[in-house]
Amino acid sequence: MAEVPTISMIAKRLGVSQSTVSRAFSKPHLLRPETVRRVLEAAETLGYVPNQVARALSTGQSGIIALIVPDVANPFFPPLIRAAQAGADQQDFCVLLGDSAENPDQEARLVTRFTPQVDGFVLASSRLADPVLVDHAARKPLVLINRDIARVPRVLVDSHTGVMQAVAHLVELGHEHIAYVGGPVGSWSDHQRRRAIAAARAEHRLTVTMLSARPATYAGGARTVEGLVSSGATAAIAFDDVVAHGILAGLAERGARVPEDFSVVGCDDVLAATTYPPLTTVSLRCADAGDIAVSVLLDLLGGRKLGDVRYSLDSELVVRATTGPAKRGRAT
Amino acid sequence: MAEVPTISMIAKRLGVSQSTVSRAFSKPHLLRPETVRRVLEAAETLGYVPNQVARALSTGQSGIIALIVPDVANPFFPPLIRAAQAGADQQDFCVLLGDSAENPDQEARLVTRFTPQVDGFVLASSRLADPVLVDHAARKPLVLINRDIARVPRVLVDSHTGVMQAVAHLVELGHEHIAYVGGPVGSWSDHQRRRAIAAARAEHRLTVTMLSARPATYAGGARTVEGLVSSGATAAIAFDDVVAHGILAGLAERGARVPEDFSVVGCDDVLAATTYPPLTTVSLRCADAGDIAVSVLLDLLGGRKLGDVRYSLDSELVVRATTGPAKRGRAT
DNA sequence: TACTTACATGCAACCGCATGCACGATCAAT
DNA sequence: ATTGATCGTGCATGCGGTTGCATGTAAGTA
Repeated sequence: MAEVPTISMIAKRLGVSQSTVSRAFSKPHLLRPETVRRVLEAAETLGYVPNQVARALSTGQSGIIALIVPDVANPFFPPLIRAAQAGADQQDFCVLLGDSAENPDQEARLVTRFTPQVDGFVLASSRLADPVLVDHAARKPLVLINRDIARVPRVLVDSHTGVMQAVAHLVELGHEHIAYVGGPVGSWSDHQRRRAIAAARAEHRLTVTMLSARPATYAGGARTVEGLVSSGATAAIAFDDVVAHGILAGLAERGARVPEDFSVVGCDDVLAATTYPPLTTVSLRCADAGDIAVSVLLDLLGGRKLGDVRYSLDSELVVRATTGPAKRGRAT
Repeated sequence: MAEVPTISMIAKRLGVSQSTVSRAFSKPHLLRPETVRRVLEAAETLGYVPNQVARALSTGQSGIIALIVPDVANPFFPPLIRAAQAGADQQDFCVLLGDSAENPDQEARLVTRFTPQVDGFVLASSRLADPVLVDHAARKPLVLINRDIARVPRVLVDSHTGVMQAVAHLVELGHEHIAYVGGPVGSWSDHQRRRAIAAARAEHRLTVTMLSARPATYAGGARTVEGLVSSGATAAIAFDDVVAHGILAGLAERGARVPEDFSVVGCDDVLAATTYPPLTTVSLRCADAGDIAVSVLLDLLGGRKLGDVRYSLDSELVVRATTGPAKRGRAT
């Protein structure tokens, strides 16, 4: 493998100093256009490309941002990741991806390990404690997704509106007893959805049963069905689409038809958009969250002072085929 | 923002030289265990982490590998990405993620941009031309996933066995005319599945209709249903689970029941594992592919000479609920 | 005891680029 | 013509580690 050309090789070849070559790339306006041209030309013929690593060491800017998520394979994140990467790429930044496996210690490890080599962080659904996050935000630009901490820039994928709409939709269909099948403990999203359910209950005349899928997966969702049915509810709003599908499976196993006997509403709308049966679900702007988080982070890196940043991305119910009129009497 | 601790701060604090601190991390066997302990302890309390960028500059090794996929949000990739990241992390490598948006030019751009700052590449389902890949492989360690190019290290997620099993399964159920609903043109996976179908046809007495979902998505899958049904086939094997779900949707729209009227087999088993109805599908080892690709790459970086590396990960059919006995006469 | 030997540590020179400062040249204004 | 700006470029230093070599020290040998 041939020698990689460096700045000094070009400098020598042209009889100028290294600084001149360097400036030709980073601050061309300081040089005579003619000089810039000569340098670039020489660089071209030698196949020179500025070494990002060296540049990073001397400027302290790596051009890399870190994105840490609890689980890459959770359907909520891929669109977010993709959008984040695209947004970063557009401004010539690269994305270092970390998967914390839902584990705070692992997440802390990743943050520590990434810190010296990235310009900033996007932490999605962080499992870290508030003070820890505040602390990190103090030493390195940091944007949170789905964590609401004052004075730390954050983007919230707000399911409130959508969940309220879901409840209203079910009430309209005649449901008088619904259940919420929650997700991971300590999850900001779950907490938020519970509050939305509570708010909705106050507005309508209905009974609400609060349950939890443990774990918040397909299998966990299926397992809640027993409690779901025995509670007397005729409809369920699930923490996310995966849990909703689990509920669908559990229901089918008991011979209950959807939506004739029981209605199911999901949350996320990423799985729901590409699976059959078409799931009625709360559509979340998860891709937008990634995009916005990155753009806020890059603004921060650009030195813009932004005050207390708090984006809240609204949601909406998408009615498809898993909700229908309440059945008289109990399901099953 | 607090000062980030450097090697020299620890050195001063302990009254040792920078070299000693450096070696405590990179070559601890050269130091007295007691010294190593002291250094690590001091590092711990100061929160020191070796700066990878500086290390990269002097060693020429960044500790970063690039992983480029055509579409992060395609269900096939997230498990692969997660496994790759975990594998890299385990050996203290970070993963720079790129999404090429199925676009060869974009992929080429990413490769160029990443090249100076990564130690090697994993390219999953690359859309680049063979010679281009061979070329890149010559200048930087590179492992391919789902591209079979001689002398370039590669990991193939082999659906052959699983597809053969799927056909056999359908034949056993009495199907005499099946269809394959293919995916993206130029896709190695699609090509491979077509060959498996052809091979299977030779072994059984059956009619096969070859179709394509354009694009290879949920909607594209749904659109193929018309051709599917009019072809006279009673079962379909889809390029992937997403297309399979699309077919499910298209079938339902025409009032065809699954599996009573029509059988559907997917491919991937990532979506299928978390959705209802339980899809009969060819289970692929996509996570293993990520894991293995990274470990091969790291072996390469470790200087091991491996010869012509070609991993082929076998697949198997997982029978669930979308396949059943052939219906006499035509569907619908 | 003197001398080798192996081991533990320090010194200093990089790695490739960025950048503050100094310097000479050019040019306008007085 | 002299002076003060302005502009283009070079010099030298530093970013935070790594590493070959030198040095010092303790253990081993005769």
